[in-house]
This record gives sequence, structure tokens and C-alpha cells, in this order.
Amino acid sequence: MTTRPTIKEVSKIAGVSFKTVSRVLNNEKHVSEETRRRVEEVVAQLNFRPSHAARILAGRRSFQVALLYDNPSPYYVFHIQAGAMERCGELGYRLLMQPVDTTARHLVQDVLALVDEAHLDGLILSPPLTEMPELIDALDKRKLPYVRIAPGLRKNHGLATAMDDVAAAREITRHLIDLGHRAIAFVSGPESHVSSKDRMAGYRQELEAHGIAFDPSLVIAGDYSFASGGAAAKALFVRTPRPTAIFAGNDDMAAGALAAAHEADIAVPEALSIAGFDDSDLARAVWPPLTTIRQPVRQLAYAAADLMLSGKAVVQQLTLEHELKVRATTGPAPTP
Amino acid sequence: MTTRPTIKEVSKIAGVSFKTVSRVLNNEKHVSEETRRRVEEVVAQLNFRPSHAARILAGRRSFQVALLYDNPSPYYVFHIQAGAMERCGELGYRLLMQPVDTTARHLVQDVLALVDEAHLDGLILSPPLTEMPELIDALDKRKLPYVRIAPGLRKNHGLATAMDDVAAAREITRHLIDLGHRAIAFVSGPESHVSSKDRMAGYRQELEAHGIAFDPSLVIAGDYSFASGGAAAKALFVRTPRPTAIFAGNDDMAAGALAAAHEADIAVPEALSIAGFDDSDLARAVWPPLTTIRQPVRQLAYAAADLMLSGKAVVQQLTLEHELKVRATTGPAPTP
DNA sequence: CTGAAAGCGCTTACAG
DNA sequence: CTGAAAGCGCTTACAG
Repeated sequence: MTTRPTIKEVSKIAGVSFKTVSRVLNNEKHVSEETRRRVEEVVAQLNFRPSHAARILAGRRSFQVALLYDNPSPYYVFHIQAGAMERCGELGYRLLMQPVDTTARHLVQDVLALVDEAHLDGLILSPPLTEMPELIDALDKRKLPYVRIAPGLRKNHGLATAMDDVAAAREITRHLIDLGHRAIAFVSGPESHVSSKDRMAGYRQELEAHGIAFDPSLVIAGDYSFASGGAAAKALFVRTPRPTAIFAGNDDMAAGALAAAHEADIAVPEALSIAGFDDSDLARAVWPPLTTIRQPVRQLAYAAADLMLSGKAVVQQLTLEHELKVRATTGPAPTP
Repeated sequence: MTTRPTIKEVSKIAGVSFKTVSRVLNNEKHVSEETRRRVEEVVAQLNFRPSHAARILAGRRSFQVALLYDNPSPYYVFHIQAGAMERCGELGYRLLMQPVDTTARHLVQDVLALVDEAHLDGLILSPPLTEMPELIDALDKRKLPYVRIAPGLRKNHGLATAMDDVAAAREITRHLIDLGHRAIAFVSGPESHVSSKDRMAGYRQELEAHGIAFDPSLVIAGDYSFASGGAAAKALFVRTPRPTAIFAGNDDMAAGALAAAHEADIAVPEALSIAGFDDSDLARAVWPPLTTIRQPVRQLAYAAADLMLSGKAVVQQLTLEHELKVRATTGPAPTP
């Protein structure tokens, strides 16, 4: 393997001290136009790139942050990565993408170890890492800059970007009520996810705002998986009267419910309306396409990186807009 | 921000030279059991982790490799990352996940720049980067270790892991022929993807092996997207007689065709069989669940990292098994 | 505007 | 089995 060129070789060829090359690389003032040009020429000619390791070691900052996640959804992870990567790149930071195991016993220690090993300047946390009090406390204590995407807990603590799950759930519930539905079932996500609790709270609030009594027997516990959505739907199908609408806490479960409806030969949306949450890739791939809430996943991550790194943030917490996407799985309630 | 402990602080507390601490950290021989224990105690107590930057700078190797990708599929990227990450971790390497822009004019230069900046010990390439001759040539010239996942071109060149697209496409075509189908349409992926060409070649070979003439008008060009699968299906639906089966080059396009069939009120699989390729998340989320080929994406990446880093590889190219997943979108050809 | 010295936190190569 | 010296490729702080 050929060895990389170094700053000294560049300086030798350009006929200046290596300190001057360093100045050019860092866009510092006090370099004559001609010297700058000459150095830049040599840099381009050798395709020279300074060693990150050397810069990190010598400098006060690493210009390196990590995105921590532990999420089973490829869709979610992909877009979180893309959004964070984009903003970090624009601001001159490198982004390390770090899957972590939130069930590990030494999670906090592992994260702090990573911070030390990589000399991280900051951390971007995504759910469910945003909901771990021990982690938050440890980072605060360490005085390490960090930002949370969708903080379930302590929503007004530190830097964070989020959408309003409660309001979004109310909107989609209202959409169903406006279509004439009264017996609306809710398929919840895992107990431990605050997002799931928030969505259920929104569902319940909106029902009650319309004078519809909340019926706990219409709430089925799922776990955000396709299979759990199908199982929940099947449990609902044997009830008489059958609910006329199902609001699932995410798109995977909604797709599971939709498949169960197809299997049971229940027409969607004519006999049953189904709504999801997220607007993931799935939402447009199933048939009929899902009515759902568009969650601005990519933007949430982009804004999170910006909040932490741009130095121009005027707020600590930022709430981004969601959007109700009415597609084809919801329709007027069937007349009894 | 609290500053990290260093090897010198550890050595001071443990009462040894910092060189001895270095020996313990690197599991070198010639350290007395007692000294080792004492050092390890201090390391644990301080939660000390050595600086990657310092190690990279001082050592001959960085124990750092990068995974390069430019793929629009969250499913694919997620599993490639997971597989590569797992094997790298097991072998003591760090994995940098690097999205790259394959349409950039200076792609090769950018990749080599990354190699220099991060002192990379090697590169894992995924499609479509595996199919760029200039990149391959540049890496060979640089004598930089690399491995390709699913090399479309020069399949017997260098380290690579792959599945047999041609054989898999033959299998799924045979499955349809065995069900009595004769008018089988094929929806291709983008021209530029070798995987797409291979799948089409398999389709054609299997038809001909069964004495079924290849009919170019039954081949519709898609681009691996859901929308293109729907458009292709609609174009096929207006033909008389209508083909009784559609083999789409990937699951997204198969899902698009399936949605189009639902919309046109064509029963699947009673009136039309549809098969996909990949066994992505989509395959089980649509209804009916898709018959498809399971592509061992995660294992391909795992094996690729192993091939490059374990030092125990006995072959240069490794072909992993695919699997025909017969689910519910394929059935007996309708009797005319 | 430019440069020589010191140092970042480790590993390597050499001694003892 | 253990240690002191040199050096990796840069930035920082100080001079001129």
C-alpha cells in the first residue's frame, strides 16, 4: 500500500515551511495570495489530505460527532443518518454512525468510552436512547454537548428536535371522526416508548373532545411490528359490533392490520378504515396506500445536528411540522 | 467538557511506566501477572480508553476500514451496514459508514482522499460502487486492500462475495413455468445495474431451457422503483392475451405491480402471478405476501468483511446461497 | 506575513 | 519482564 503524502512533503515542494501549509489548509489569514496559490497547487497535485488523526491529536477539537441509534426500522435509521450526515457535512464535521445496544448493562460506560476514544465533540441521540435518564445524566455531568431527536422524557431539557406526537394523533383521530367513525380502535406500540404513549394520549383526547367515551377494550397492545398489527386486527375482527376504524401507532402495524383485513375479506376502506403513523416507505407500497402522519424524520436529524453545531440556534428545543397524509385506507364509516 | 484520562495518568497511578500500560492494553506478552492486574484495575477504575487518533498516528495500522455505498434502498443499506459492522467488530476493526455520491465527477479522488484522511486499512464496496472500473483500477494501483459485495463486473477479480443472480432468476422462472405459466413477463431494473442484466439472463435461459420462445415484447424496462413496477404492470395489462405471470427484478417493482393489479381488480394469484426478488421488508408487508428470492444481504456483507480482514480466507470469491421463498402471489396459471 | 519549538497520546524499535 | 528515546503528522502558542 502506497503511503500517504504529508504536510512536510507539500511544504518542501512548495518551498515554504510546513507551518505555512497548515495555515493554508486551515484558511487562516496572514498568508500572501501568491504563497497560498502555490501551496494549493501542490496540494491539488499530490491530492494531499491532512490526517484526521494528527489533527485531532494536536488540535483542541476533533470536528467529529457520533449519531447513536438502536432502532429496528431500516427506514428510520436510513433517514436519520442521511439528515444528520448532511448537516454535519455542511458544517465541516465528520459523523460517526454508531449502532449501540441499549440492553447492554454498561451502556453509559460504553458511550463515554466512545466519546474518549474518538475525542468526540458531541453526540446526537435518537430514540430510544433519548429516553434513558442515566445516559442524559451522565452526559450532563460530563458537560458533553449533545442533542436529542424526539426526546420522550424531559422534553424541555437541553437541545432537542421533535414533532408533536399528541397533536398528530389528535389530527388523525379527528380525520376518522369527521368521516363518521365512532368505534375507533387503537393499536399501541411498546409501553416503554414515550412516542406510543403520546400517540395514545392524542387519540384519547380527541375522542373525548368530541364527546366519544374512551373504551379501553378498543385499545390493543402491539409492539410496532407488522405481525403485532395483524394480531391486533384479528382480535378486533371477532368483536361485535366490529370497530369501523383502526388507528395503528405506526405504519408497520397498520400494514399488518391491512393484510389481516384482506385475509378476512374485509373491504378497506369501505367496511373498515385503517390509519398508520410515520409515512414510511411501506405506506405507499401497500394497497390501498395508507392514510398516515408524515413524520419529518430526515429533517428532525438535520435540525438536530444544526442545533448542536451551527452555533446559531436561537432556541433549545425545536418542534417540526408533521402532516396528515390522507390516502386510500380511510373512508366514510359504513352505515349500519 | 471533562478531559479524558491518558495513558500517563494510568501509569502514574499504577506505579509503572506508560510503556507498560501500553503493553497491557495491547495484550502483549512479557508483563508479569501482577503488573497486568494492577494496570487493568486502574484502567477500569478510570474507565480509561486509549485515543484512536494517537494509536493511528503512532502505529502502522489504523484498524479502521470504511463501507462505501450509494444505494437508495433503506433495507439494503441497513443490512449491509449491520453485517459489515458485526464482523468488523468481532475482528477488532472500526467501521466507518460512508455514503458516497457515485455521480460526482471526482469520485475516485474523493475515495482516495478518504483513505488518506482516515488512514484506512481497507475498503468494503457495495453496488453500484462495485461496478466502477476506474475505482477498481485506482485501488489496485494504490495496492489498497478492498473487497466487493456483489461485483457486477470482473467477478473473478480480487476479493468478493456474491450470490448467483442468474441461477436465482432461473429458479423463480422455473417455479412459474412449473405452475403452468407460459406467458411470463419480466420487469427489468436499470440498464446500468449488472444485477438486473443477470436476472434477465436467468429468466431468458430458463424459458429457453423449457422450449418457451423468448418474447422481447414481454420485457418492460423499469428502474427498481415501486412506481416503475406499477407502470410496467399497467402496460402489460392492456395486452391481449394478458401475460399470466410477472417476474419483477426486485421487490419494490413487484409491490408496484401488485398494487396495480389490485387497482385493476385482477386477482392475485388466481388471475395473475407476481414474483419479486430480494425478500426485502416489503415482501412480507404487502398482501398477499410476495413470492421472491431471498438475497442474503447481511451475510454478504459479513462475509465480505471476513474475507478482507480475518486473514483466514481460503478463497478469493465467495458465493452465498439464495433461497426461493414461495409465498402467496404465485399460483397455478389460469386455464384459458 | 512567516517560521522554529513544543506537544498532543500513543507505538515502534532498541536497550537492559 | 520493564523502561527511556524517538517519532507519527499535525496544531498551538510564541517570536520575529
